[in-house]
Amino acid sequence: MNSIEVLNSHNLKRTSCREGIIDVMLTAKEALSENEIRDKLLGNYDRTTFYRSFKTLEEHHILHRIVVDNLKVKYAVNPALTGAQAHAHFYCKECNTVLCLTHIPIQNPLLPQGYLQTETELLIKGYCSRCLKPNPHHE
Amino acid sequence: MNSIEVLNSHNLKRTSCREGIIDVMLTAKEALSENEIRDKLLGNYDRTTFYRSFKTLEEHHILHRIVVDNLKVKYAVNPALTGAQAHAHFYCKECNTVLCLTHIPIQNPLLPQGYLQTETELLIKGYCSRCLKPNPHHE
DNA sequence: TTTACTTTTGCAACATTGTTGCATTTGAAC
DNA sequence: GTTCAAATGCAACAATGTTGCAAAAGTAAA
Repeated sequence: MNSIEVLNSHNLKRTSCREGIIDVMLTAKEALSENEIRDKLLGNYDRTTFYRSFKTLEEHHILHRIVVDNLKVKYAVNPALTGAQAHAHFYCKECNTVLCLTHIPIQNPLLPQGYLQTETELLIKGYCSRCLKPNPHHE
Repeated sequence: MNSIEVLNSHNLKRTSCREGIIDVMLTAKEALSENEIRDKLLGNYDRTTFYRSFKTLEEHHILHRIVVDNLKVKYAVNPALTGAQAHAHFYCKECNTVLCLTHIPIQNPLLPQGYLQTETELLIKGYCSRCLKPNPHHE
């Protein structure tokens, strides 16, 4: 799957910004922030364009947004895009990386009567194995 | 339990800002944002003072912070203050209220080897019963 | 290929929350 | 009351979110 297929299948115009973001995200091994994505892109785009691109890609369920903390936002490819399940995320407070914990699925919560669930976020915070090692490689 | 007891038991100076925040939070039925707390306070405090008060109260595990979305932060009394367990939160996207779901405890996650968990957040988003009713009272 | 129209982009401006430095004020211990 | 550490208010700035509008780009049709 490539960015052209993704955009076409969602009836979205193929712009270099959108293609670049999707290409980066499809090969990313972890969730990336706006700036991390910008650094991996060839073109130079205005922040507003980025913002609107993310918004569009989110609305079409291509990317999903993980709010690690206030003012710390990461993006990842929506698991639904590849048929995967919603899952928990791990945030390392030392190296600021976000890992998808695909082995921890998100269960349907038992809500009070009359309540409707639309999304659930399960965020586990702590320190990853690399940062806990004697000689950690902090980024 | 009142604000004076809370501050004394944590060896914190009794300032009117801290007392006011704690008094508001002890009687709050739901998690409140910075502005919602400010509106319920008598005194007038600088944003920085608020920020530092919340930080101090969080560090002493008196309050805890619920990040609903980027730029949407709510505070609630730490369940540990009354011996309660960590629990999930429900966020209504219509009326912006955050409800503590004390009946949904947060379980210990099974992390990859070498990972250390320090906090876990389980946030369920959707619409509350009031907003789903035929004549909802939106705030 | 050129034209025409819709959508996207870049720029400017501003909102919210977080954060620090520093001088002044306040709390509380004596 | 005096004294000193801690908290406050103010100013300034950072990151992310958001909108309006004119210019540019994508796409479909002629």
